[in-house]
Amino acid sequence: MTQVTNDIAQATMAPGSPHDSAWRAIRGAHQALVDAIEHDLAAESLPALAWFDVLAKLESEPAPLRPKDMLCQVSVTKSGLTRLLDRIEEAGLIARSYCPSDRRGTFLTITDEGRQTLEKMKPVRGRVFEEHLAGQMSPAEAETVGELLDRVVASAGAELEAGHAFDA
Amino acid sequence: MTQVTNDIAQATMAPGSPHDSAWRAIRGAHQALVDAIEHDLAAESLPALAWFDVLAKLESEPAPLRPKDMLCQVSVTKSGLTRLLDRIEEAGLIARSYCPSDRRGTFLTITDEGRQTLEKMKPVRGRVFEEHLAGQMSPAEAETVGELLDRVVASAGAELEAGHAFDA
DNA sequence: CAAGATTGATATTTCAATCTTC
DNA sequence: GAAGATTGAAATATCAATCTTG
Repeated sequence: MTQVTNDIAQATMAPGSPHDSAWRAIRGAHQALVDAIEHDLAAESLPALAWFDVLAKLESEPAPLRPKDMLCQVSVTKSGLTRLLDRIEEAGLIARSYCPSDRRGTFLTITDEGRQTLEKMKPVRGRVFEEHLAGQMSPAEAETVGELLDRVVASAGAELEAGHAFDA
Repeated sequence: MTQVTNDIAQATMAPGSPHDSAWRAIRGAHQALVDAIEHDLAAESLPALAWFDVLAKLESEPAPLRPKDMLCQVSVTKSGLTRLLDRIEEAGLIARSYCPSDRRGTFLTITDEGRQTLEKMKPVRGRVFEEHLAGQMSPAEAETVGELLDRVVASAGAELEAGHAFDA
């Protein structure tokens, strides 16, 4: 960040500027969608969104996964993930086993009960998207949002990796 | 939610669909930006984003605010906000006083030290936006993102109010 | 009784330290 | 020593109950 770009930031990031509005909209949309999903899941006595993330990731991958492979999907720290997995395992939705090739690692697999729960969660989550995303913008507009925001993800994601080690 | 829209959801919300991609992008961008801001604030020994939200809200409003007026800005529960305000007050950045007109309420005001801290936080937050938002899309594109996602906020926000009372 | 705010008990998250294996 | 995962201690967030005032 040079002095010049900093000055630009001062100019463009004033309240009400396009990029400031975009930030508020991103934050608001994220919060609104998460709240709606959590609300509807709770209404059907289903687990929270974080559990969905874990179960969906496990279902999507053919090979057994280790906890570290999930750290990018589930936004928690390493130890937070350990405890999250503890609770999901306690509920019988996943199982832990030992990794034969690298015995430092743990293998995670989804159980039948986990699959059943996941299938119940999918339509709840889907209905929220249907109503608040698909109902509010065309597929083309959604695609635009996706492409523009993926640039942000790429930019900020690269930044973090370039920085120093995390969690450590 | 009719049966028809539910079927549409099944069809359009498949992994890789435009609306599904939009959701992942929203979530990813939000997380990436929050992480970047928190990281940079911590690097300068400044308070977290939640504190910024409180301080910025107090600075922006001329009249003294009560805790309940902040519940929409700061995404915590009522009691979570009480404790958050406890810590910020403990740090000397805000002050609580009694509301003369309605003595159930509490008035919140930002202190001089709070204003100073807020001014130090603004450029940190601004630099993240400059780099990862303004640097990745034009003002027009940012405006598009803002308008499209504000529809989501309006849609999901209306839904929650229409539902039953919250926190209660 | 309802609204605004707080508190006690509890649950979840994080940080730092630890343990095991590479 | 570094990587992967876990654990104890501490911070933070939530739920339900409480207190005070309208």
